[in-house]
Amino acid sequence: MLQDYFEQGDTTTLARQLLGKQLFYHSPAGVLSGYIVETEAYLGELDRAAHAFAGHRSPKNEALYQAGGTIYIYTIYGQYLLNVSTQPQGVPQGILIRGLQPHLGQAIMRQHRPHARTDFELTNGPGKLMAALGIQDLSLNLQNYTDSALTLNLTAGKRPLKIEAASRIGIGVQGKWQAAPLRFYVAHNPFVSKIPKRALNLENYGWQS
DNA sequence: ACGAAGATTATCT
DNA sequence: GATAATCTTCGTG
Repeated sequence: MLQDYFEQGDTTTLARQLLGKQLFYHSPAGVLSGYIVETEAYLGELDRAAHAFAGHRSPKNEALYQAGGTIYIYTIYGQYLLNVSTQPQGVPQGILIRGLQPHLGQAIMRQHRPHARTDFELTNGPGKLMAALGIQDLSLNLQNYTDSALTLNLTAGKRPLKIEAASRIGIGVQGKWQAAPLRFYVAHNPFVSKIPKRALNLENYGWQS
């Protein structure tokens, strides 16, 4: 069961395991899907960079406090960002999904992001992938990945040849929580945000065959 | 009604 | 790498 999956492991391990898993969105325009290629773990009350740091709780981050597998969507600078709540109800940890390799419905994603210069730029960032999916409101927030129009397939997907760990992006803190290697991505995959061009592998995109 | 916050993006150098 | 533009949500009055 999906809830158990997100409540049993530690959040850092779950963030790594999410790489290669398939995300589906049953959108009004048709089924859209992609493989997760980049994630970040946020470790709750102790994590200075987390929305739930020091137990901060409000309607905005309520989803983090709910059961594992709850959808957490919030906005920043007008962008919508997608997360999975981890750990049982009351433990406010989660995983941000930062990069997606399109699988089904790429043409529709292109319609949602007509100005993307390349197909890689359709979904190589947390705000970009939500725009590509066409999710531009909070109606899925606090729902879960089992019942709603957004689902995760945890039993199929691709296997990364190599997983890179790095510090998280865009967090406004200094010190150990800034430096902590809690960002994970599929090495050499072109849908990872801010990856150098020279690091790309356009033959296999970083997946096992 | 207003203001602040903010896990970004696009577009430069 | 730096910078400006960005806009929704929520807390306060």
